[in-house]
Amino acid sequence: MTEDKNLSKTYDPQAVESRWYQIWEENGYFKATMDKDKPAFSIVMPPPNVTGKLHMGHAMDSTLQDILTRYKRMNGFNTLWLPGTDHAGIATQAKVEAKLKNEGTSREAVGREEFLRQTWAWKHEYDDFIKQQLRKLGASCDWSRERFTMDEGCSQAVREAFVQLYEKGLIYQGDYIINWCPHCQTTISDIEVEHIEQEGKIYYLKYPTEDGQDFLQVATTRPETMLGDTAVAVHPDDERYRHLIGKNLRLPITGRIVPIIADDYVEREFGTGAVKITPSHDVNDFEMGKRHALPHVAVIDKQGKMNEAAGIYYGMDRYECRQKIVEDLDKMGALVKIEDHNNSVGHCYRCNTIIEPMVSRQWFVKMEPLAKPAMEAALTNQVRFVPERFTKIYLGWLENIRDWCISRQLWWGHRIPVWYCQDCGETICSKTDVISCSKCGSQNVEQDPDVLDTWFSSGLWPFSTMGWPEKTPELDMFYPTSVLVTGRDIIFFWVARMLFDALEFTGESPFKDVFIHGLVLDAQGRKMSKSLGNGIDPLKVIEEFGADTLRFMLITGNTPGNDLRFQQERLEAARNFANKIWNAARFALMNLADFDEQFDQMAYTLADQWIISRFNSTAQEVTRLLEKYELGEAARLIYDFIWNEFCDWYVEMVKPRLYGKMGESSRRTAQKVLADTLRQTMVLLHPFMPFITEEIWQHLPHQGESVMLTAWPKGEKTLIVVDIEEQMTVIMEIIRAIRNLRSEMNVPLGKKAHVIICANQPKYLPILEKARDYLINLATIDELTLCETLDDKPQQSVTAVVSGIEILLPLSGLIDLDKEIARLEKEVAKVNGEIERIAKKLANEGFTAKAPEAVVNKEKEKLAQYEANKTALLERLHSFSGQ
RNA sequence: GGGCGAUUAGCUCAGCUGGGAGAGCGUCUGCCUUACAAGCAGAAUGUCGGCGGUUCGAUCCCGUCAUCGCCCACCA
Repeated sequence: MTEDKNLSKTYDPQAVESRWYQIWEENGYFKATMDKDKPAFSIVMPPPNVTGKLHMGHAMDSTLQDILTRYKRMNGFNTLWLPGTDHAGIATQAKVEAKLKNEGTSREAVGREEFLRQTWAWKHEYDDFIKQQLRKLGASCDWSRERFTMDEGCSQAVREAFVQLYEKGLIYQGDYIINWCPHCQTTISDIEVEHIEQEGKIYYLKYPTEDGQDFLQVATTRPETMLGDTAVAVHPDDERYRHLIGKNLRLPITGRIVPIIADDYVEREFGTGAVKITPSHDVNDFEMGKRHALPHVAVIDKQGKMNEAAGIYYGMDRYECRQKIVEDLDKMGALVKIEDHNNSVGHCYRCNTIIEPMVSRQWFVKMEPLAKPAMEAALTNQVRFVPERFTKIYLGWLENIRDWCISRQLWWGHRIPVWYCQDCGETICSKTDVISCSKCGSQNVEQDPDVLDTWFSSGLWPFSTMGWPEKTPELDMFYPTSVLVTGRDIIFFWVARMLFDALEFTGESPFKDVFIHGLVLDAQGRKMSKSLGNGIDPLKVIEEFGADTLRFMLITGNTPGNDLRFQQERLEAARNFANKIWNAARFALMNLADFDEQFDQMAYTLADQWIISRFNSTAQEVTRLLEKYELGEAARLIYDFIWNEFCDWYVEMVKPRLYGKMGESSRRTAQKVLADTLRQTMVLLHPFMPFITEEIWQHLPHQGESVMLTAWPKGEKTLIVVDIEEQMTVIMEIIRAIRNLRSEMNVPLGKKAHVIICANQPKYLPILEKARDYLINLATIDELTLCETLDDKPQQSVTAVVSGIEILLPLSGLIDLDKEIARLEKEVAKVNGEIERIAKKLANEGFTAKAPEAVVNKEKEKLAQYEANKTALLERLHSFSGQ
């Protein structure tokens, strides 16, 4: 922007945004310092996955963090917003594998080393992309401290954490039932399994007793697993089957003999009350197998195909096998019936493949000892969720948590720091690479081929990024962090894990507050997803509308923790707001060409005092809301202030003075208040819309280098003048009433208007005198008569009453008296209704006795006001009928 | 089977610790008024999901039901 009068009428974000970001970054404004004199404020960015570009959810998440960071920075904090990215094991590996497949090769073909090389290349590419996106958005993070979950320091932290847990016995290896994804070819943890309700079938099968004399019916949704059955369970108290407990059954097809066991777990009412038990392919059956020491027969392999133990079904896909086996059972008379049955089936959250539970040797984290302190931290307010309801969700999860399977059969990730001696069989867990066996000294040692669950490293993020396990100045200064800002969808995946890890390794909660936000939905209220193709690219929006607009849209009109619909109309509304600000600034600059910084002969007017007071009230309120994480409300208040108070009223009221119609000192004062208020408003708005505010601030008279380094206006109490705000409210109401009358009577602005205002209450007359010019200009009045009373009011006029003040708009020859009388009568009826309501309330002794005095007084004032309005209206009516 | 959220103007949503409800978009009327037509001025529109309860007073607190959405859960 320049003082060029020909500058664009509409705001063009492209012209300013990239320039300012570069200046901020180059000047090091985002950088945290080691300045101990300032209080510290820190946020670690939830690291986006290096799988691809940022989506709208990231844009929202980053915007919220940026607002908080900028706000705190302006409040004199030494702020650190630490950025970084996550290696995202399964997801990234899948991307690179897909790329290899495209190139006609595979990870197995290229080998582990080459695969990792290519994955690092992929990482660098997307990492850069993500960083560019964040810059476009205006994120004021400290790039000099950027981290990656697999960089050297973070990797060292992972090893340290693993070894510590291992040595405490909190990490163990064992054969347990795990969730296997046949597509991703790896285990996944319990929370990575998505249970989806499906329409399916339940099959009733007949298992004969060993002696062939009797039989038992079982009900199952997975008949193919009968090949791996090692028992059938019934409830111990079930009369129907009591005589069979302890006897054996002969499985159809395989003919294997399995026992009938009794277990409380069985629901008598469900199915037939008899459950086939497949410890190798069902979580519950696995548990039951443990209780009854049942043998395991695995029949499905890692590809999701039937294995050799499945006999004639060997090599068939598990679902193909299901069809075939049902046919075969039917043929031999073992199939009783098939019913429709809905049940929820576990799917891989990454690739949506149906999970195959299977028994496998894996690494686990023992959760109970870790979960307890994590729950305690929330219960004792060491960590606080905003909104609070998420505390319960968090606690509920930890309460029922099971041990965490952390080994993944992937290549991309932190390799498990465990080596096996090929000679003596020793298992060696170490922070550093092992080259020889600690027991037998053999150099024939091999590292565990698996990598860790991505979330294992994410859990360390708040402190691994600050140099843990070393005792660094960063940890000292910025840890624990001030607040974590993240989506409600990763409370379990990430927030909970950071908490229990931090408590275990650093002894304290990693953040004081957890500010949870919702998801960004599409215009129809659906989750944005790749499969639906309804995602919207933040970069495209920024290109079209600008980052400020996107940011504003993402944080207004919604409430912490709730989802937000992404709508074009709301985007346009935000853009219009940016444009409004732009034009207000244009107006100001057009009138500040000869601005005199030194001028001090202030001649403040009612309007000046009013806008200063309103600015301070707004700033105070905005500050209060930001402290409570009510960012949307805060932004709305600024919006209202700028549009409805500053632009619609103050700018209009100040125009004649700026044009020099009221004398030089009035003009100079107007310039000063206009410039100050607008500049201060830019400061207040800056955390929300950093670019446009910087651009305008720089062009206004200012001191300092950048708006982002300017002290936050908390809203000085001394400058809030309640009386002035009330006085102006009356003036504004009068102006509205006159505009209303003109509009109703079809008196266009071009037409001359004479207005008579009778302030029956003497206290108003001086105020009206002070506001004379505003009335004339804003209500477009040619001749204004101000009086206390008037003896001969012109008959030919229309009337409005505001705060007991009578407003007459004489329109000789244009008034239909009957119509006017009807209109006034309607007004009286309305006022009467109000009077009646309030009078009734005040007559209620319960109300006057129990309600707070202030509330009662307010009602009394309201009543008096309405009474005054009524009196004026009636008087006016009488003057007509008296004719 | 539990838990959470939502239900407010035609649409999308605000409404802070209870004192007769607001915004944006849309609609209607009049304006290209020298910052802005992405604008200005004016207007209309709501039994605040239903039913009970607490209270002087309930959109707000409690109970209950209904509809929608989300999360969690080992009924084969």
